[in-house]
Amino acid sequence: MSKKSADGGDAAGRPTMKDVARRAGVGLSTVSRVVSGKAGVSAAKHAAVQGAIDALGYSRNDFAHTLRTGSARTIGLAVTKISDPFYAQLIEAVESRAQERDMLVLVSSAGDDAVESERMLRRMLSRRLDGYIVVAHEEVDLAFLDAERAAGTPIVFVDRPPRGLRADLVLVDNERGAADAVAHLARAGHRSIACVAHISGRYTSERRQVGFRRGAREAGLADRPELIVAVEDEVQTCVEALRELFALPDPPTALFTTNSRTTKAVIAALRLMGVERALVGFDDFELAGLLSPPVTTIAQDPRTLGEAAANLLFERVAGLAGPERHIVLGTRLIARGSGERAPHDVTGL
Amino acid sequence: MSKKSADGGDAAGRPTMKDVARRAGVGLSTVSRVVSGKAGVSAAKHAAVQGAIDALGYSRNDFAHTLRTGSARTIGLAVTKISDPFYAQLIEAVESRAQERDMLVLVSSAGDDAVESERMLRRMLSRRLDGYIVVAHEEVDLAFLDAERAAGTPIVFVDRPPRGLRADLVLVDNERGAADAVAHLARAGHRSIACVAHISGRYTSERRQVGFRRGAREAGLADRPELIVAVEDEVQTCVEALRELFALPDPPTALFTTNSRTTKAVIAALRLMGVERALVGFDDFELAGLLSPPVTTIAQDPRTLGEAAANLLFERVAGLAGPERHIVLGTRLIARGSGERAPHDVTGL
DNA sequence: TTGTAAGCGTTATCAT
DNA sequence: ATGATAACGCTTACAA
Repeated sequence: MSKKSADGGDAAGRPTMKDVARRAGVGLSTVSRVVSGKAGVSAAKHAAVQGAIDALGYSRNDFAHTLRTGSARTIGLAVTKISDPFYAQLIEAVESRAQERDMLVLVSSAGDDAVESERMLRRMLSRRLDGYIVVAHEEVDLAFLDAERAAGTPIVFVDRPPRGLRADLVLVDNERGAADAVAHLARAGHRSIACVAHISGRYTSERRQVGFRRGAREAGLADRPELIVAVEDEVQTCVEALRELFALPDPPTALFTTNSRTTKAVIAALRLMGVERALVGFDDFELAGLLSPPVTTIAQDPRTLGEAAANLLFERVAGLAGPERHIVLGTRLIARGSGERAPHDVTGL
Repeated sequence: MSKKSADGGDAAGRPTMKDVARRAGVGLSTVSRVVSGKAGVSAAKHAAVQGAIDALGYSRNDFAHTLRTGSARTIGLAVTKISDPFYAQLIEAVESRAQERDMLVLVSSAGDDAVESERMLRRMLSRRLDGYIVVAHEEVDLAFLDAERAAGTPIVFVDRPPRGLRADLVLVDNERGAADAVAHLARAGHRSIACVAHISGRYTSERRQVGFRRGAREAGLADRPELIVAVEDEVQTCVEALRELFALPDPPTALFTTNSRTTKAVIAALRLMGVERALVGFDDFELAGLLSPPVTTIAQDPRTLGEAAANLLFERVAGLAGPERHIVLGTRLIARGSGERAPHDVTGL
């Protein structure tokens, strides 16, 4: 009951190695050896220790263990928004890889605020985990991470390159994916294609816009900057943006959206306007195939992304040296009909 | 460079409090006081210490801190499937609440396997975190958690009651929600309503089936057990189940599904069969309003659930004693048209 | 106000 | 093979 009674235990009353040792009638180091699964313990003592452990319900204090050994058996994972299905899947993939190695994952949502995002990262870093996977906020100068990396902690960035830092990075070929989308639409006969670009996450948005223009060029379409509009992934903004696009001379018969949040917002906007248009969206999403018309997407698999990042991180944790690696994964076009719809099929407006 | 050089630092070369103390020309405890923001340090020494901290890039070793103080400033969160949008939102809510308290969250996916699930939990427990929020696998006897609770660690269960344990619990009124769904359909004139129940997560499925029957009774409908079928949330199984339902004498003109995964699978199945039916699904989901017809749902807000659980947990962490609490949250029917569709409107088949 | 010293529960070193 | 004993980096009496 009291804080320091003869029956041992830590502050919360949990048994410690000392208690186990006393009960088993052995020395502290023998218990440590058994608990850590090290060799060099006689069968008899081993049994005695194991018996005491079971009887006492002992389990090792991981903090003391970590303090001593330096390995937390934990990695940190920072994303911008946990509930975004894309990141949720990425998290799941990383967590599953970590589990295989008997490690745990500390996740955190950095959110949209740059200042908050930096505070988050610093908070995670002070935990001295074995490594970090981070989807960084683009406005935060991450140079402060260099101290951590200098201490030997590996950090792998995902989805976009870190600002102010050269580091391991895993992302998809945004340009190629976007160009593929345009090619798909052009193949269906579209000659006037608009790009509705998300405003958050500048890097991916810009890469995909570049890809969009490259795709247009490759398809022999005129370069028409007025066909590229930026929106917040919010329905009303999209309605306005679309109205302007449709009011253009030679208005777009097809749309390319640069991420799934925007794709969904654009679909909602089109519904609201009572319009139907051919549409290809970057990022696949659940139910894309159940909408009418089903939505063609450029899929980048968040699981694959997460696995690649985790694999690289664990290699680094295991001691892999060498220069930073940039892993670029391909995208996959999932044709579902919304893009094949020929220009003259288009109804409405 | 070497492991134990005169310039100090820990094994990884990071400066420790000792280094800061030496550089600032003060004692160890003064540094500790400054770092912990404690009062009783002269302005001069405070400045000296702060200067040394900045110069050295010192940050506190949280493991040592935790070992000493006993508080990890971290909670554990175990769910069955991180990528399920429902849990993803719950996680986000919990993480956000934790952030407010300067705490971090260790998440883990227990998965569908009972054995793996128990191992997961034990692994988290060995971390001695400040508290845990868990969506428990129903087949795991959680009596082993009692030792942890005896040590004073609060555990709050979410979504379903733990097996073999009396504990804090946060969930929704599953019965009432399901009954509401039936009432809504009955109000639209449906007299033959089927319940497509998910097979995973027995507890919620059963409560919602009970609610379904209660709703039918309250609406003055006959109790027809053959109208309740259990499915895996997989399209083909749903197709078969639906075929059987529709082959019944007096076949259902409306469907109630017991969770979102099942709702989606049933929608896909209906599409595949070229059939349309009035439908109300338990659990709201993204794009429910953009499907045709839009899907009416019984929404249980995962964020609210997560917040309630987090609030309760943090109260416990702060020392709240007293008997276990059961918090039951209400559900909300979101009418989107799919339920109002009158029986005679039904097309197809 | 400040510093010294004794732990926190482990693991690692070194005798035995 | 085994057991003292000294760290690990920090907090906290207790002295000064």
